[in-house]
Amino acid sequence: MAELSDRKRQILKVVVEDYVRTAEPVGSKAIAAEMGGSVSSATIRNELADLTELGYLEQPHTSAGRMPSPKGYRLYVNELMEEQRLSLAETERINRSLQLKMEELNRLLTQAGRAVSSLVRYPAYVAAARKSGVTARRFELLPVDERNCILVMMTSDSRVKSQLLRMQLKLEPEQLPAVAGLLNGRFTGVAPEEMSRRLMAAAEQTAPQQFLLLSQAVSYAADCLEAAGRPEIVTAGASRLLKLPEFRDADKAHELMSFLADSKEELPQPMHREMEILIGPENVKEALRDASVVVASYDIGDGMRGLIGVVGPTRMDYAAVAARLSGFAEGLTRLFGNQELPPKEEPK
Amino acid sequence: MAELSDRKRQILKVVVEDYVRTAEPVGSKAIAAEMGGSVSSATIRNELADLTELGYLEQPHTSAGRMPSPKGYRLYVNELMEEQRLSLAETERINRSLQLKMEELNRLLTQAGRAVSSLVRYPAYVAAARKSGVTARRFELLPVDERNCILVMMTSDSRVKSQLLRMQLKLEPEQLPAVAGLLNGRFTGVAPEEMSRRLMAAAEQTAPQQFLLLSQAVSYAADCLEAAGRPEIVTAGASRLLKLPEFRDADKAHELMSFLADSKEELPQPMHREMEILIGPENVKEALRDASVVVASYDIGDGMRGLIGVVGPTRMDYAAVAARLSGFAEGLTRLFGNQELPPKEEPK
DNA sequence: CTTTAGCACTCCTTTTCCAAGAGTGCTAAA
DNA sequence: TTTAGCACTCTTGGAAAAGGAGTGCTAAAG
Repeated sequence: MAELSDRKRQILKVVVEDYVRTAEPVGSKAIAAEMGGSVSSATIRNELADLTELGYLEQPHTSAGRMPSPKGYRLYVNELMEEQRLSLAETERINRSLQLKMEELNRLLTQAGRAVSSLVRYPAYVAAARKSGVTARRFELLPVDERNCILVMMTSDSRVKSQLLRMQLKLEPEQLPAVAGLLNGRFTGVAPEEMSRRLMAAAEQTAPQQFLLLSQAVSYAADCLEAAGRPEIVTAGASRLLKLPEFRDADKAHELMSFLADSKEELPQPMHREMEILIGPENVKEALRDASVVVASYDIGDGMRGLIGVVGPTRMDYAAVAARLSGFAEGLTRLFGNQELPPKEEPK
Repeated sequence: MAELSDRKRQILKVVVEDYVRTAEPVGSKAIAAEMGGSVSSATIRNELADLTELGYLEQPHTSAGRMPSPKGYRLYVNELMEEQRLSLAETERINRSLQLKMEELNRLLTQAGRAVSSLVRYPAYVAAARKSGVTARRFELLPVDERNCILVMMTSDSRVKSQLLRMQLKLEPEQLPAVAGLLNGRFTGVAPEEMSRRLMAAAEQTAPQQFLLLSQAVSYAADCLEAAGRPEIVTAGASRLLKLPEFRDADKAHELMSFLADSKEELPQPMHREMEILIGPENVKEALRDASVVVASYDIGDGMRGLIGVVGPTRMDYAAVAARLSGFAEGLTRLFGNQELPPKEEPK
């Protein structure tokens, strides 16, 4: 793969940027004009032929303009694309959209997804990578009345879940500490599957009334811990696809949209780098094969990372999307950072 | 509005059902055939002319077949439609799809939505009507370490929320009961807005370290209670719209899909009857004007009702959708009923 | 009075054809 | 190596034509 001449590279850049803007194949004349008339369209045509030969450009048919191939986009993204600086106003806007009370994680993700999507005008997705291997750290049972009590569980990653438990059998309040003791003694620090096993084991050694409550508590806890392992992904703005000319065809749109709705889990989740761009066929998933994905990761704390990504046509404004996504990623990192700060700024 | 002759009614019925199946205007010949050849197509034509005159049918243009007008659908739904019995297999399937562990309410709704949508092949939405006027019934503060404690709140509708609170100032464990006492004494049984007011009032009378914690707790509690008042609505299967001929037009599809995504709260939520059918222009919301909505309500317990609905083209198979929806509504009612049963089947 | 066959007529849909336009690839000259 | 010129290709849009489905009306039959 030989080096491309400077002029070829510039031409490729113009083609990509023009095509991104107009969604129409771009012709030699337009390119010549855009390059300031320093060369004629005929020269451009020669170069275009070369670039096509080399696989950077494609032609829908003879006598149409050229459009970038995935390989062309790739070169553009890797070498030609200029880092886009966000305007102050836009940075502002990103930060404002993150300035919400940190309610439930879920709501935050939804918000962030919507904000990204509306900013870049493509569908977006957000994931808070959750740690697998989360275990229970401590249990607490609070009496309510003789038939109900509240289970509180604190997890190894310092989150809290609680649930009202209805007891089949009346239980004296005095018995609660005993059950709580069992929970704390045998069910902390272990994986959900192991919890079920230990529950079996405890069956014989425990008084029946206590065991009934114990098993309710354990199965709720196991459910929660397991759910904490599954990453939660939310998507937003999927219907924006319909505004794009490449998805005017209802079948294409349907394929991608139902993928976004039903198989979010399979959206690219590369954690290696700050930002990853997957162009068309570089995607493994069939449904994404003629779409592109730009995804950035952000820091959640605890060395954990979340993801925030955008799905669009291969003809995507990569520079703009990338800039905005990293803006968001920074914002989110800061947000989570602040959350963690208080307990750390101790040495005053 | 005079009575329609039996034959006219039958013809209308045939037109609706044919049109629902094929999405093509139906002609006199087809109708004659479907009615068993007892009358000729010419007769049918006369009747069709009458029905059109009366506003039950429409013609896209002079020499096309007829299709039902909203008024026609309405008559069909009110009088002509036969209650469709679900096959055993289908009832089975509905119940199976609801046979999941009652995890979080949210997950249940999502599941139910998907199940409905896949069964009727139209987009669906589900809402668990939440009670407004929920208040806190009891608070509990559990110590974790000197900087953290857990707030547990039990609400007036017997649900439990909890949250880890990080304290800006170190607080001796002995002080927690005092704060908990304040919470239970002044912040139970009142609306969120009132809570903030009382928090103000408490500012002066409380030790600063305690107040800091108190205000964190109160604002979290107020947020939760307020969120409990907002009904949560989930949609599913929106992309199915794209499979329907009436939404091949990307603009139309976009309008409705973004409505479903961004304005779910404005989907019809009539609570009056078991089931409600809104046909085309009967919908108030602009975006639903050329769609139809079928919505059923189910019993959550506490005299509260939830909703489960389907959105589709005016040309919807009302009979099939209605049957399946009421199947689901029953299933959900039973599900919630069972949940409530244990504490009630007391007198054994 | 109702039903039916027959037929002219309307209007949509599809196909076909043509002209225009955009853009290329090649050649030959600068 | 670049450029002008030109023939050629292929799409696009529109007009015209052919085909078809279905109606509405009329007149006759039940």
